Amino acid sequence: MTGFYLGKSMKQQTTNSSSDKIIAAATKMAQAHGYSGLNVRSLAEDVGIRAASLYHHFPSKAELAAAVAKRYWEDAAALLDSLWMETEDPLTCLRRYPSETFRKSLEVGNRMCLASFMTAEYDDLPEAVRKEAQIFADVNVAWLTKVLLAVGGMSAKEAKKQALSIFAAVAGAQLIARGRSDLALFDSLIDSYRKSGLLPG
Amino acid sequence: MTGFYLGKSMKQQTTNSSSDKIIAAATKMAQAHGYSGLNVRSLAEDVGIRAASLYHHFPSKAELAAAVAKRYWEDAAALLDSLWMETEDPLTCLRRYPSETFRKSLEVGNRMCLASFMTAEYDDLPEAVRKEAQIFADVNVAWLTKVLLAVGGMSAKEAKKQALSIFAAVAGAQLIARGRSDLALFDSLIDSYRKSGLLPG
DNA sequence: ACCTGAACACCGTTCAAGT
DNA sequence: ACCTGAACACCGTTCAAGT
Repeated sequence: MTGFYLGKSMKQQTTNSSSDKIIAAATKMAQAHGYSGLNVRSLAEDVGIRAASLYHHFPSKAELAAAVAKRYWEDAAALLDSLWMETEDPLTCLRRYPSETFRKSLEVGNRMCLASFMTAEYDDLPEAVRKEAQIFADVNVAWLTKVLLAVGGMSAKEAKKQALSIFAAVAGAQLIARGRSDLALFDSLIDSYRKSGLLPG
Repeated sequence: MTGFYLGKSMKQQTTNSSSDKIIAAATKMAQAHGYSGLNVRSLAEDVGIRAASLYHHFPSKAELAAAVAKRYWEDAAALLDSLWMETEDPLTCLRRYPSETFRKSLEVGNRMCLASFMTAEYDDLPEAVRKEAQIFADVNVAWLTKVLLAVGGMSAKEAKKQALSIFAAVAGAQLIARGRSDLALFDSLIDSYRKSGLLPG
């Protein structure tokens, strides 16, 4: 996801500290290069300070990445909530889900969902980062479950299972489309999911 | 994928050089940590030589990783071919596809498909590595297309499109299941794909 | 409170020197 | 042909010293 990575979380929109600037720059970098590719020295250069100065704002790369991942799911949750609020129709929500979230990061520099990248890096992730990345998946699945239940015709258990399969399939579509730098391929994959019935609408 | 990462490619089964041992160890490492996490020093330790000695077998980390990715898709192609050969029924092939390939790597140390991990690392991949990782996707999609056409009832274009969506969805299922170290979740996701009609059978 | 240069142990890579 | 220690520029991180 992206499209919301630039802004701070809804909860903190009154401040604009240098921590916010660091988080914004680090998010961009991590979406393109992952946690292991998040380079402290070049991140510092982006923000206009020395590498050592970063450690005044965050005690370690791990803590910085955890803050980045936390901000990321907070912003995703806010975006999904506002999508739910402005559209009463659950089918419209489901139709817009892939394009409003995963497609957006491909549009901006062929970037990936931060959480997907970090999931791949699972074995090398500090525990705090792993936890926040996991919450991103939970937020998406919970939202999809809620919307699917609003469509009706299935049990809570069935809705959760389908929500998971939608989330996994859309994440996979983003990964494959990124591998070919091909936005049209992403659209084609989502279209296939829809025609097969995996995605309602 | 995995389950075939230990063996050499069909084409070279007569030799067992130290290059083969390096490739086998590097494949394991790259499936867990990616290209950027492929550590030359600890790889050398695995094989029982010094880091500098690796450069006698491969001119660079990039060339080594390209050889690893090449061997990887060669082995995948061999496995898929033998699956196709031993089973005349295309629906059986499709039913076994997720478990014979992507599930196998999760079974062995919660590892990922090497090509999926490398696709995430797209921006940091040397051109030679990127090319080989891409071929892995092509091999899978070509095989799935062939099998779907054997099932019948669709055009070549439709088959290719569905093949891509199956590949993307299964890769996504592996990613999400790895993020929770949960094999049962992988099975549940594949089951969902089947019930929705994305996967025939 | 925030920044910094210098230093640490690490990384990929090179190379001259060994067998 | 294959291996190696030492060195290079890089990495994350620390720390004493600055304002």
